[in-house]
Amino acid sequence: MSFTELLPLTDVTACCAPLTREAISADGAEKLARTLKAIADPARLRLISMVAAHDDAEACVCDLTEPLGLGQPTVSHHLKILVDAGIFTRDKRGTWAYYKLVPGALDSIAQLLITV
Amino acid sequence: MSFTELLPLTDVTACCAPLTREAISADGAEKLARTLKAIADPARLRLISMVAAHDDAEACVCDLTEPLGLGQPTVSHHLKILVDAGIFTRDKRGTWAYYKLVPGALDSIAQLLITV
DNA sequence: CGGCTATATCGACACTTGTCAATCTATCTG
DNA sequence: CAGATAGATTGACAAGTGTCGATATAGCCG
Repeated sequence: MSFTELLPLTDVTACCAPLTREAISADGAEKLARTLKAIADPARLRLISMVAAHDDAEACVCDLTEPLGLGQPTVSHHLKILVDAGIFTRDKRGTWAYYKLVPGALDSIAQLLITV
Repeated sequence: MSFTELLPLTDVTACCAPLTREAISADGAEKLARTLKAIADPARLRLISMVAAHDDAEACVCDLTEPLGLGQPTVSHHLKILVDAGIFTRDKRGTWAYYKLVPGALDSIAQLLITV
């Protein structure tokens, strides 16, 4: 996996240029693809869904490991990808790490896909 | 690549259950992930963008190969993935194959991502 | 028919990715 | 401090993916 650089979501969604409006640049395509790749995985989609549906819309790793049916290192791995992609925030409180959806992050991505 | 089965877009977008509304099923996550994976590639994002921006919103392989900077087999390969995912339609007229965006396909995907 | 042109398919190869077991780090608690 | 617990990191490995060159297929035209 290439975690060489973070994905500043603001770069991807930097306002108002839907994919189908005009030809996207090679650079823009690369950035958008990296963000979409972060979401395009069954485990990560379920993580997003589970965190959003959880109380207070946040959850710690221990809440997610068992219902997801994957090992703790694997879940940590997926969560890191989502944080790096700007989808989740990570908030360590005591021994636990709480993950939460970044407000508007998914919507920003969705905006780039709409055709109208 | 696994082209074992097509991705009926209607299954994925089968109405009204945004990702963050409630916990998604493992099966739903799998399907949505497959659709997103089809889009989550720089070359394919550019293909979508280029086709949408082209005259009549359709283009043949020969229109796309050179500006994309990839070989013809590779472009055909990517186009097949997009057709299988229900993003493009393929219309063979004479020697040429014309690809076109399926109306509403991207919007259906975007709908599943919105948080509101 | 025979050659030309546009696409598709196949086989191969390097690179990426998802997963796990083992280990490390940090924090809480006695 | 010692032990326990939550989570991150590392290393390894199988499976998946993007790309290409070579080849096959199919439609046009002389």
